[in-house]
Amino acid sequence: MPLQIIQPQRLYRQIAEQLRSLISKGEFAAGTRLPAERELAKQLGVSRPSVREALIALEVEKVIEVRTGSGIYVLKPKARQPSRKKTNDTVEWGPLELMRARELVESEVAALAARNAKKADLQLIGDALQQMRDEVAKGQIPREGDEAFHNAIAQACGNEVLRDTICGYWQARHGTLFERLGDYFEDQNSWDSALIEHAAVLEAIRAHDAGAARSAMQRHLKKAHTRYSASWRRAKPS
Amino acid sequence: MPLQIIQPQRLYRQIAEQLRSLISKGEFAAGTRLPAERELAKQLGVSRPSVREALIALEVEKVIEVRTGSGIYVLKPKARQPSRKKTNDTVEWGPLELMRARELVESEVAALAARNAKKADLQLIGDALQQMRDEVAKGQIPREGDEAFHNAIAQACGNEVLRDTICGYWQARHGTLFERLGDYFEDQNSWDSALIEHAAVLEAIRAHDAGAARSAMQRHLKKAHTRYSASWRRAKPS
DNA sequence: GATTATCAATTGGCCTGACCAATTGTCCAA
DNA sequence: TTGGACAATTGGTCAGGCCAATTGATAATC
Repeated sequence: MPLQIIQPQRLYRQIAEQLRSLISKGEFAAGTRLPAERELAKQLGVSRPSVREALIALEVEKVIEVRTGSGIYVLKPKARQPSRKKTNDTVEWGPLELMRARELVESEVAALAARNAKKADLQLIGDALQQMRDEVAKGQIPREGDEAFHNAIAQACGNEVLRDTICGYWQARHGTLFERLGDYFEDQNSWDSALIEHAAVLEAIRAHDAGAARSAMQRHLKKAHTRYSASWRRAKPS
Repeated sequence: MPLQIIQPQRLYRQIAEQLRSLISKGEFAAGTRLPAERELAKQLGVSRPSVREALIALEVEKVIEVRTGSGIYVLKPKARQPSRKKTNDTVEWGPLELMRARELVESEVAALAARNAKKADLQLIGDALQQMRDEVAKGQIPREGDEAFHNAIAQACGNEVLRDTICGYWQARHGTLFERLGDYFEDQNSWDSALIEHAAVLEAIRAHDAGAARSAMQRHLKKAHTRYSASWRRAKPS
């Protein structure tokens, strides 16, 4: 039984996560100024160096900009590489709609993966699951592990078209609509459940049981949809 | 005269840049340990907090990994994106692979359409089918009618993400690989069969019978796959 | 009155020094 | 050989301080 390695969450990451959440939630709009470092330190109950470290992390990720002597400013999320064409795939998909689509596509892909997965594929899926476990254990939001898991399954299905389709879905998650209402509102319990659901999917694929893999993935995404829409309502009580 | 905007390089950026350079230059190989923070501070002639800020910047960029009580380790540069193209419509998909993907996705979409189709949607699907009939009757290859039919169903399913996905699949058919080996090899009999299969799909959707719609679409695409691969072999007897 | 110079408060940039906690290697005892 | 205690090393965090850049208000000047 693979025990979860418990790792202390470093302070600057907690601070950065909280600030990022506040920004994405609209508490601090783009262009506005955040409280001063000293003020943040006081309000968060930490020292100024820790706040600075968090700010540097966010600065590297191009979430904020620090101007000497002036203050800390929220950047517009368009700092991404604007490489998309103006074809119809540039439209912004709604998060819940995307979840529904994934429910349909990815469950079938999981079934296909159960039939076609090679040993190396299983290894990759397992690695991704472990990475996600680690991230959750560290108290982080398992962004990378989650994406890696689903991508690994898409890879395992052996069909490049489907793989690209799912890759495109994940890429959409990095778009602006998700900037504010992304996974940030999922709490620890949600991720624990997601881990269990993921494990079930992996087991089914490992057993080459296509039907089980399909229903496991379907169940996972259905629940994820529920969790997601709950957090959506929580964040947008309008 | 546009003078060079001199912006004071913040210390942590200079340090990070220097370290990154040393790493990429092979001075510190992947997996090895960097000097301790205090040591780096002494050698660089800066304070430890500044070194820490630089390390956090590199950590966010996944260049290094900091392990409490142990040290600072150089990460393998595999953290980069797995060489995905951003615009998914630039990727060339194989025709047969695309058919398989459509089989999976479109059958589910048809089922969804059966549940959600409005009167207007049914009208559009019917129109597309009629257009295809006309084209076949004229001895043409029913390119437009065929595409319109599938797009109309995708539209009827009510999910924009799925609609765009299928749209993207059809767009791929206009790529170079399909120019020479496209539907051109399908003969008259094939199109007659396709018409019948299409009609079955429409009937199922009209009856709001999701299961029937799914299997009808699946049957259609499976047969299309067969016809397609047959013509492929005929065209490419290598 | 409009413009310009000045100044002080605010804010980030950086440093010193310190203490705590996790890790890791060492050495001794069973 | 094995197991554990111990100490050195290393990162994690904090407190407080000084300097430099920014900024807005005030005062001086035209």
